[in-house]
Parts: sequence; C-alpha cells; structure tokens
Amino acid sequence: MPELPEVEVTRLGVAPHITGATIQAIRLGKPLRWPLGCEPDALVGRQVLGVSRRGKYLWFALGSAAPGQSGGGLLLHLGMSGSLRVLTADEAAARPAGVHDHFDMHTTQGCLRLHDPRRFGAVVWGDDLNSGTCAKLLQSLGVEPLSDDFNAQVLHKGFAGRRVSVKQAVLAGDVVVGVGNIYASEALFRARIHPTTPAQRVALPRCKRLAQAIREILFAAVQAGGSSLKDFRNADGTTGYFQLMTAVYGREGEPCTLCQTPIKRVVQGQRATYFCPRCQH
DNA sequence: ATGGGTACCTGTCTGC
DNA sequence: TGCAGACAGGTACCCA
Repeated sequence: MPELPEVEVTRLGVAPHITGATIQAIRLGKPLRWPLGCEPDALVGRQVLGVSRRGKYLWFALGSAAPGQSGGGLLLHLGMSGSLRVLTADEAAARPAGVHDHFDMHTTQGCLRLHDPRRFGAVVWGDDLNSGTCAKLLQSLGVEPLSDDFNAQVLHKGFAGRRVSVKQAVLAGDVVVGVGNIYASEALFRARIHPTTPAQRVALPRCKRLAQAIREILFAAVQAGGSSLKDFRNADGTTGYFQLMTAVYGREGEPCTLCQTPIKRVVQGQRATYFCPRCQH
C-alpha cells in the first residue's frame, strides 16, 4: 500500500512520540516477510534514538542496552498493507493486539504497533544499515527523489541501456526509490511521457520533466499527509493515505483532465498503468 | 546484466 | 445471498 509519501508521513507521525523512549517489551504476532533476526528480549532496555527513512524503509536507531554493546536498530517495511500507530500505554492495555497486529513495541512512551493484514511487511534487526540483512535489502536502492541528489541526469543515466518501459524502470527502485505504482502513473502523466516508452529512449529534456514531476507529486503527497499529522498518535493508521487526488490512476474510461480523452489502462509487468493516450507520447 | 515470471498472504470487490 | 475468481499501492528470487 504505502509509497514513499505514506512512509515519510508515517515517520513524521511516529518519530516525535517514540524518540527517546526505552523499549520495555516486544510482542510478535504471525510471521512477517522476514524474521526479526534476534531474540525480542534482546531489545528490551534499549532506547530509540531516532527514526530515519531510506526509500520505503524506516530505520529505528537504537541505543545500546549495556556499555560497550553496539546500538543497532530495526529496519521496518510496511509492505503493501502495513501501517504504524502509536498507542498510549492505556490504549494498548484497552486494545490488545488484533489478528493483524504482528509487531508491538511497548516502550516508556507508549506502544508502537504494526498492523499488516497481508504480512508483506517486515521488521528486521540489524547492527547497522551497512551490514547483514539490512545492507542486502538496501544495496540496490536508487537515489532519494526528495533529496538534492535527484535530477534529470540521475534518471537519464539510470535509464541508459534499459529496454524495459520507462514505467517499469521508474517502479524498479534502482534508479529512483519510493515511486510506487500509483505515483509512477501520475508522474508520467504530469511529465506527458507515454508509459510504454522504452526507458533508454527517454532523452534528457524529458528526463528533466519526469524528475520534476516525481518531485512535485511526492512533495504534494507528503504535504497532504502531513497536514493531518497532529493527532497521529490516535489516528487509525491510515493517516495521510488517499489524500492526493489522482489524475489518471484508477480512472480508466474517465475523461483526461487536460484534453477529455478517455484514460486508458494497460498492464505492464503484471501491474496496472493508467495514462492519457493523447497527452502522453 | 537484463528482463520476465513467480511467490509471499489476505481483504475486498465483481460477476455469475 | 453465496461463492469463485480477480485484483490490490511491494519486492526478492529464480530462470532464460
């Protein structure tokens, strides 16, 4: 479910409530995509130092539980259906974990709960981001689209030699991270690039439009989600989702907002793509 | 190296 | 109403 904006909104919502807290207990539900990689009790007593994001992954940096011990942290992915919320201790006591709550981190500042019906998400322990499972998961990630490092050249260079469609190349995550299926369609529409164009044939000027479109759309989505962050602690976990109106995604047959031509739907790499056959070439 | 397909799991929607 | 089947916003892995 979540693409980069939802993950970033989640980070912004969770971080203030959990930073500085000390872990008191971990409760695991059904198995997630990957095992935790450590004994849950090994996390007790550690302090949450902060929450950062890499692509669609969140990294909860932890302090050491004993002098001389490495801090490490937890790498969390929401998968397709995951959401995080922070409950007060009273709320956590009143609302015990449900069938789809597969990770509860009880702390001195409340309970961080992962709700993930489809269990494509994961929480993985790691010494740091540069070793072990974490490094493996992050190794082929592309540039952060909201960073200063992201520009037309990054796309152009990343697309070079790739015959897959530009839509699939954007989605692959090894050129630019965080652009999921919805925002890939939306960005290509905004950049007026036909989604089936081979990636290697997207020249620099169009890469420039696409880079700008990706930035604008992701920024707008984060802002839309961010506007409802005030009560994140008590939110239902879907805070920030669906805030951005789509121009093409899920609108097959509806008139294009620019030219009234019916929006088309095609399948690329088993994923639905929506586009305007007239505006995008 | 690239690209295509499959797999993971379950809730929701669609059509008979 | 009941039920089978399609579909869903992610990503690792296998194979050609």
